[in-house]
Formats: sequence, C-alpha cells, structure tokens
Amino acid sequence: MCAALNFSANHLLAALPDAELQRWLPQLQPMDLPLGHVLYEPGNTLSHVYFPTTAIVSLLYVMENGASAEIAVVGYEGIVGVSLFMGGESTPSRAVVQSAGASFRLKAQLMKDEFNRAGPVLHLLLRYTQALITQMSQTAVCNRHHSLDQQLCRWLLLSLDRLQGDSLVMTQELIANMLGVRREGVTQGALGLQKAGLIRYSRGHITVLDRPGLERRTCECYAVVKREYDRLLPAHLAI
Amino acid sequence: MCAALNFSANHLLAALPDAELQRWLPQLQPMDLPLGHVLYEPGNTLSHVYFPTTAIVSLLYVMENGASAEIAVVGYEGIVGVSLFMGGESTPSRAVVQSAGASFRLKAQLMKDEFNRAGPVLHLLLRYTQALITQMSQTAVCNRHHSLDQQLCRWLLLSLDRLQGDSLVMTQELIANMLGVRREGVTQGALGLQKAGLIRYSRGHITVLDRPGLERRTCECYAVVKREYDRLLPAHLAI
DNA sequence: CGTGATCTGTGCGGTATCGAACGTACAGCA
DNA sequence: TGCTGTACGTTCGATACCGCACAGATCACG
Repeated sequence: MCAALNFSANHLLAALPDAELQRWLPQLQPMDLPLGHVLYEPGNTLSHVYFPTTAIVSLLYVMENGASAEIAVVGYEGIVGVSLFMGGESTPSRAVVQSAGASFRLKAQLMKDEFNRAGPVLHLLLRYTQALITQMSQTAVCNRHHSLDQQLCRWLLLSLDRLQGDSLVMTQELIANMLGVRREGVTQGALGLQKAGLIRYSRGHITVLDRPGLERRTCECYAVVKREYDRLLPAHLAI
Repeated sequence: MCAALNFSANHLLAALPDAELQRWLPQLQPMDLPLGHVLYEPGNTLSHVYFPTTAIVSLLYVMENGASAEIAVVGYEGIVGVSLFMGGESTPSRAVVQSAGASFRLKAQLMKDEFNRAGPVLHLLLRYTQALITQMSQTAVCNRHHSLDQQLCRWLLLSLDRLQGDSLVMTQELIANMLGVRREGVTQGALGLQKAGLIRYSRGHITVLDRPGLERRTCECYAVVKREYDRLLPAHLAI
C-alpha cells in the first residue's frame, strides 16, 4: 500500500489498539500537506489534529519583529496539535509544513472525546508529549550554547530521521528561518559540511552523504533528544 | 495560618475540588527546600512530586562540559515532576531549588493513582503542563534572539512573580548559571539596571525598585509566558 | 534562446558575548 | 583587629554572529 494512504505510516496511529483503530478509521481523513502550509496560527483554536506520515511539520515561533525560531519538529512519529488535549486549545506558536508530504487528520472534538476516554490513547499521547517537551527543552539549551554549525547538523539529522531516503528539499533561506539565524550563516555552515564531504546540495536540494559524520559533528543535543524519543516511544510502535 | 503550612499557598492544590483535597490532605507532606537542594537528577525515576509554596525551583539542563541552562522555573503556581504523570517517569534535566522556601510533596505512586482517576486533577495538571511547555518554548526563542540584558530582566520578573515581596537572595554567579552566561555578563547587566534605578543589590541580595521599568526593558517573551499562564491557570485558582 | 526569478557565495564593518586574569570591597569569625 | 572567603567590578583580546550590499549561478518559463 502507498505509504501516503497507509495510516500505520504514522507511529502513533500504528500503536493504537485494535478497538480504537476501528473507531478512528472512518474518521481519519487523508490530507496532503504542501510546503509552507500553515496548520495553525498562534492563539487560534484548533479545528483538527494532524498525524503526519511523509510530511514534516515545524513548530515555529514568530516574533513581533518578524524574526522566527523553530521550537520543535514533528514527523511520522508524532501528532501536531497537542495543545488540544492538553486543555489549552491553542498555543502562541505556529505550525508550518517544512517538508511536503502526506498526513491524516482528525476533527478536534473527536480527538478530545477519544482522549477523554482515558484509556491507552491518553497515555500514548502523553508519552509523545513528553518526548516533544524534551525536544523543546533541548532546543533552548542548544540555542544558548552551541554553534550555528552544530545546530545545522542537529537540524539536518532531526529532519533526516523523519524522512525516507537521504535527501531533502529545503533552501538555505528556509533553514535560516527555522534556526533563527541569517541565511549567510547557513551558507557558511553548509559550505563547510559540503567541503567535508558530509552533504551535497544545490538550489534547494540537499543530500546527506555521510550521516555518521554529521552525528560526530553535531552537539550532544541531537543524541539526547533521539534517546528520549526511543525511550518514550519504543520500537514496538514502529510500522 | 503560616503560608508555609497552608496547602492552598500552592495554586494547584488550592484549585483541587473538595473531594480530592480531603483524600490528599493526609498524604501531603510539608517539606522545606533549602537553596541548591536537588529535587531530581537527569534520568532518575521520581520518588515524589513537589508543590512549591514559597520556594522556587529551576528546571536546569547541565551539559557534558558542565555548562548549564535553565529551561523553566516553577513556583507556587505549579508542580515539579510533570514527567511522572506524563508517563516518562524521568527527564534529561535536573530540578534545583533556586530560592529557598517551603513546599508540599506527594509520593509518586499516589500522584499517578490520582492522575489516573482521569477526573479534574488530570485536566488541571495537563493545563499546567501546557503552560510549562509555553515557558520552555519561549526560553528557546529568547535564547536565540534576545540580549543578555533583556533575558536578565525576564528572569528577574519570572522570579519576582513567584515570590512574595520584591527582594530575592541570589548571587550574580547563580543567575549566570541559570541563564547560561558568564558571571561578568550578569555583572554588566545588573550594573545597567542599577544605574537605571530599576534594582538595587549587594552581595547576593537583590531588591526590585521599579517593576514596570523592568517590564519595559525586557523582551516580549515575558509577556507571552505571563499571558499564557493567566489564560491556562485563571485567577479563580488564586489563593 | 533569452530573461527574469531564485538560490547561493562573498566581503566588510559592527557588536555582543566569551575566556581569562586580576583588582576591590564587604562580612563573618577568631 | 586582622584574616579569609565570597561577591562584585574592570579590562583586554578573540570570535561568532549580524546587517547590508552585491556578484555569480542555475533554473523556469515564455
């Protein structure tokens, strides 16, 4: 089956017990997410939650002066819209599609009802939320202490983990927006990585050539987040 | 009644419905938290959760090289140990008492049992957790984009909100640890604030003289977090 | 096949923060 | 009264990143 239409390509959906799955299936609405599509805006009440399968979504904070910073990234391992079941219904951040692809979505009320059954769904979603919290915390630490170069590696690895294959469609300008740095800074960093033979890129297409090399070059933040995702959302959730 | 022994000095405890409160009361153990006391270490399973009343607790990440960064701060409005009910039982961060004071604590198993009743306690704690998420996200943004000066103001305000009175016991060295900057940087910032007549300090005692002045000088991050706490944990939770 | 738009590379000055070292001042204790 | 430790102030060179300006390079499309 095409991954885009296979609900179990999202690990949270794949981890649902059969009973829940049967209830959800008719309500799960496949939805393609084009690059740059905004899933929610700061302060807006969510109408749906999204379960990416091949898409990647960035949680982004945009400041008053227009500068921005990525807070976390969500792919096939997660769900976009945790604030819905956390009780706030909205957040001060924005969710933008960082890499085009497929997803499923579920109506907000339905998601809340399912969550409030207080069964396995609740615990699954909360464990995911804790993993997300770790990613956000580590982003804060990384922003404080690590070089643009290291952060670029971390960002590439986090994206790579959420993609099939080893190439991503992403301009340096967009990466700069995510990292909250200048485009020129990303150019310098990417040049370094290319000269070191770790990546190859051209006009918005990046291919990772040496993943272990990237892992050696990045800061500890990547490993911390990875380890915590693996711990909280173990392999038996895999497809 | 002395605030330190009044359970309702913690806003989450104060917001408990009567039924829960009666169950909890015999189990709520008052506990003084001295400056620097570590409530949990990264990776360790939590034995208790803490409800600060007059104490302030920092969630801190300590890197491999010893550098550190504060991720969030918890006072009378919150609870230390959300990972317990989120399902992870531990986090990669450390919880340290930033300002000595009182708290109540509850045994981990008890907290989990209460949470799993899936009643008002669950929703209250999850709303608080979302507020905490906002604080962490905003810390990430602030670390990326704002000056040491602005962050110092933000930090002072966040601490002040969690204290009675307008003075705190805190050396510049400790503040530097929290913010993840050099002690000299804090000295410069504090000098500026003192010259501007916003604070007065000497040997580990800081008094805020002009709170509105601090609010004008800080970045938008403080207001964003404050607004979200007010929204998610509204005034009727107040003492 | 050319033209404009997009993406990437480069240079230059400015600034905030770092890292390290050292000087000063106050507080509590013997 | 003086000693000792802790807290705060100052300096200086190094550097990472910013803001701006502009120059190639490649692609999409008419």
